[in-house]
Amino acid sequence: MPKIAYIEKRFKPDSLDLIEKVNSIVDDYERQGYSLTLRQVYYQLVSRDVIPNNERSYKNLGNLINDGRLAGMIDWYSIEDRTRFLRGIVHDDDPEELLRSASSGFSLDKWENMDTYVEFWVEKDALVDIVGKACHSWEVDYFSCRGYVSQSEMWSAARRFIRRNNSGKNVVIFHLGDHDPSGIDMSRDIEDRLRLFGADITFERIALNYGQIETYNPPPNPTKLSDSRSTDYVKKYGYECWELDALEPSVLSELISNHVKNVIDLDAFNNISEREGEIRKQMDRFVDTYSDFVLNEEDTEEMKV
DNA sequence: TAGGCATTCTTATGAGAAAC
DNA sequence: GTTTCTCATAAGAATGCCTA
Repeated sequence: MPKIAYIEKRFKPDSLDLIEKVNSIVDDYERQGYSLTLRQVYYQLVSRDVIPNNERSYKNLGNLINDGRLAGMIDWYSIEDRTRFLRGIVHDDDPEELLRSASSGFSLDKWENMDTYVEFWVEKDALVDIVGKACHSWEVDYFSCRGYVSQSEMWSAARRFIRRNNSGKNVVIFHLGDHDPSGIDMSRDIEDRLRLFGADITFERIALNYGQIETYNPPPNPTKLSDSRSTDYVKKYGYECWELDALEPSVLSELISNHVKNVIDLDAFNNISEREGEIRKQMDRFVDTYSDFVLNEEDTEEMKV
């Protein structure tokens, strides 16, 4: 993994110590197959009580990680920006490779014959990687809300769910969010607006709930009293709130799997998986004949000449 | 209805403190 | 006195809720 230095920098002992902790978190996640965003590293440090949870602290960490990377002390691949990427056209140079990738990418809807349709919605983009990996193995769709969901996306989702309703399916939405005034309110908001737009859904907030806080004991943060939703929250839970990020990836992954297992029809899932495998084999056999097909075409052309 | 503040994410710049 | 480092502020975009 590349730690490339572009500038020289002499960090103070405290900063060196923090860089070491950042690298330790990054290594830990990498071993489990996850990459991190700056925001995610920040929440990990907050949840481990290394730095305070406030805007100033986040900005300082951003500056330190930036300098740490430029000074060659933090891997350039360790933190990713998921909001900016190159758009363009993907080019191919080998038709046979393209046909092979079409075969390996062929996927039937394993939930097609079930009476339930499931989606997992997560409040923050920082956790979409973890949620995505867990959902991928069950072939369940997932969605990163990025705070309050935009009206455009909420309406699109409702239309998607109405189509599922019309084909006789129960739509189940599992939501994961922070345990803070806005995070709790976002669950209510999602359910309310989807219903307003006519979707018939079963909605369940599966994290972060108070029982999980008691079980896993994540470090608390002070509730932001400037948040206009704080009054009701404080009445119910007091002056402490908790980040969803504080739960270990393995805990989140297991939580998602357990909720899928509660609603999935495994026989239906496995039957379609088998059918998918057979179709892929047929496609592979077809691709195997591609080079012979090309040679025949060339021979025909030569004979015409 | 407008204003204030909340969520998501990252980068640029400048002031002040500390080290040499 | 100069250099280096830390910390604070601001910016950008889209959307939400609450209160006066």
